[in-house]
Amino acid sequence: MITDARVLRTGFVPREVEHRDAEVTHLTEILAPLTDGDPADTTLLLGPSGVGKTCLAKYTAEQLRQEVLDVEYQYVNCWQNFSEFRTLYRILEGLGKTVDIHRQSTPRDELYERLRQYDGPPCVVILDEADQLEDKSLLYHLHELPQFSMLLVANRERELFGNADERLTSRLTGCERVRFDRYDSDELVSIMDARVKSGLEEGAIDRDQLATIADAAGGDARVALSILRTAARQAHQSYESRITDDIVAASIPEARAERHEKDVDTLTPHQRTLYEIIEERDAVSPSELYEEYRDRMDDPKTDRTVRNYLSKMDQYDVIRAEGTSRDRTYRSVSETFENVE
DNA sequence: GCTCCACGGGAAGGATAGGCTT
DNA sequence: AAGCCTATCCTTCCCGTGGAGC
Repeated sequence: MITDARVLRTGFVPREVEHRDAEVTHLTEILAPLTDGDPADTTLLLGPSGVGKTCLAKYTAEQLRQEVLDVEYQYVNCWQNFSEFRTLYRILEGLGKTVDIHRQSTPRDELYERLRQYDGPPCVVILDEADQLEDKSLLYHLHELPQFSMLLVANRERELFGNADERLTSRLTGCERVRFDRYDSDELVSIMDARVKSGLEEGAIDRDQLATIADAAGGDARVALSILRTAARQAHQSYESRITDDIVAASIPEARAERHEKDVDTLTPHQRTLYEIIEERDAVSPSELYEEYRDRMDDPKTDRTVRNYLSKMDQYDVIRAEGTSRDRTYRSVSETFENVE
């Protein structure tokens, strides 16, 4: 059934990118100076999730490296490495310069110094989910270093510059931008089809079924591929020789539930208590939530800390925060699952 | 309009952990 | 081996802002 599981996994970069010719060309042109050893401009890759921003950034950087041997690239997901320190650390790690840096007790300035002194081949730094960086001054500092060319991946420019200072904003307003639109259904089908051809047995799934998945994914390739992956695994586990319509239908909510469950698993005990309260009540007002939380915990955190938790959980899509002011309510997302369908 | 609730930025202090010195 | 030092990360406190509801 499954001949190559890798191609269905998230983060897999295919040999050929589909339906993004214009964007590939654009980005390749931007990075072209690197082939002569000159620095390339800092570039923003903007668009909703699952439209191929990350994939294309990696793809283009990889192409470049194959073409010009003397180029490095380093990928950092700022969602997981949201502090300045961690992001810097990851970049250095990729360059193999962290041997004698020990997690604690190495000042941030020292990390910058290492980068400044880096004299290897020019390096493309891909900062994925760059809007998640807590301290945007990192962007400013990296922008100053000619050895490093930054590709900043984010949903919206507004979020990226949200709490950034003037210096950075003015420095980056003039930089290159590559914008991405949602895929339409046909495009998603052919993206999935390419993966199916190299990852599943012949005839494991037909085009109509892929179209069903594409429709459910709402233009998001990541969602589409995760449904496909869930379906393939399901068929594999029940010894089916092909993916049935029933499996496809079941995989659509299943894929979403799986992701949700995974996110819930990462919560700390305090966050989980908050999550449970919200789940039980479907919707709850902030003051009510704080109070209930304090009742349930022996060592409750302050309201301010709880707000930090809640905003994180909202960003992770574990819960949903609605309203900006006195109308704020926290509600469970599992309830909105059904409303969306 | 005015009030009040809630949010979230920022500074300060605490917890934690590893390196360095003695 | 123990104790000091210094870094990050987390939590708390203080407070300005803003919007909904009256």
